[in-house]
Amino acid sequence: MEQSTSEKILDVAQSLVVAGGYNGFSYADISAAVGIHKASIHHHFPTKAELVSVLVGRYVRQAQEGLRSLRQQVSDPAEQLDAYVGYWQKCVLDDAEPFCVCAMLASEIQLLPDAVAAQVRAHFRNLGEWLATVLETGEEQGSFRLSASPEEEAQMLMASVHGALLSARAFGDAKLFFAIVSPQLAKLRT
Amino acid sequence: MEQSTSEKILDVAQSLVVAGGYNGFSYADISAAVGIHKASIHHHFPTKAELVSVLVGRYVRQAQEGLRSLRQQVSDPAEQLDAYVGYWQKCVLDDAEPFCVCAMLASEIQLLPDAVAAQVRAHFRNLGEWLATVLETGEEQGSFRLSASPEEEAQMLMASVHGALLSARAFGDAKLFFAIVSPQLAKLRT
DNA sequence: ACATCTCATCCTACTAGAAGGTAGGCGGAC
DNA sequence: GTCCGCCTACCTTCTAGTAGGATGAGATGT
Repeated sequence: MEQSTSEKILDVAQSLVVAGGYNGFSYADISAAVGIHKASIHHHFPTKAELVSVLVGRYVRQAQEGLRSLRQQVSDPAEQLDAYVGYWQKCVLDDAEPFCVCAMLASEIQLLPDAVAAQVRAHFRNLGEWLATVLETGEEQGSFRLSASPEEEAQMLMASVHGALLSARAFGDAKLFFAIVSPQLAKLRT
Repeated sequence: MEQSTSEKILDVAQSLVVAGGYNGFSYADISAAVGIHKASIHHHFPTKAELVSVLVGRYVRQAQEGLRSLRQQVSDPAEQLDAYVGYWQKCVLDDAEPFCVCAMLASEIQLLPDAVAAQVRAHFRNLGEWLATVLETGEEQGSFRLSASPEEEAQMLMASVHGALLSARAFGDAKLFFAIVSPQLAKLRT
């Protein structure tokens, strides 16, 4: 797998952001992990704000693409939801990337560069719309019984997932994620 | 209102932690807000780790005391839950302290001093137990219909609240908090 | 074929400022 | 008098960011 230095930097930076947020890492950390000198990182990404902005842009794009193709490859809305939740469960269990980059950054949104904050908001909006569409379709097909509008139920589900990621992280208990989200999904099913 | 310098420092530090987490503020920030020199803060709190530890200790203690007295003063479990959620709704609407200190710190728990991390976990545990007790009592009295064990439902509710706080912050929309949590509570009611 | 031109990458070496933290002194209250 | 709170002055380390040079590969000119 050929991977450019820029991509290595982005990958390392992403895992550092997931671990500790925008102010939780420095160019020195990236430098150590990638095996490149600090100044070389500035060659690829002149400022930290720009690095994180590119990073989040890539993340948002990948997420959007993932959700889009998920809806194309899986037809049943219930299975689409399972796949979405399953993705996070896998991340938490593997302890690979056990938190959403945008959820992490959202918590410190007041301190973020404006461009990054806007990207984070856009991701939340995208995800909310995707979930709302899935829920609405599922309701029409009779697989879900919603007790509120698709948009509201989507926001509730999103909050559950992010809250569950947080709880799992706080307790250091990966299984907790599924224990929280799974019954939440069950309540939606008819 | 007589307020000691230590308490002023703790208050300012708490609002800074809520805004940007452990790595999102410095002694210089506190210094500017309190009107005291940087070194004077070290007189009260020798290290940043200690400052935050005291801060979180105070927060956890206040929270525990609040929940305890809430259960004493309000007898109906449904009202207890409303009061708990209402507390956060008020915080979000006032934009005063629109996030839980421990939820904020939990997201960056991997980088926290061990002592602080332990306190954060303890608060999550306390809150979970309190919610579980309230839910269990409510179920016995017939005010709630739980679709899982009280402990699991408590974790779900906790995740909803924290996720809702995050969403409200991300979108900069205070009303969103109630829009997410309120239907969640409604689902519990018989 | 060869020289060279250009460009991207990465390096060494550096800066200014902010970070957390220390040492020691001043002044007022008990 | 001595202890507490706060100050001035300082230190070290880390921060993001800069300047400029070495290397090497690809394109271009002759």
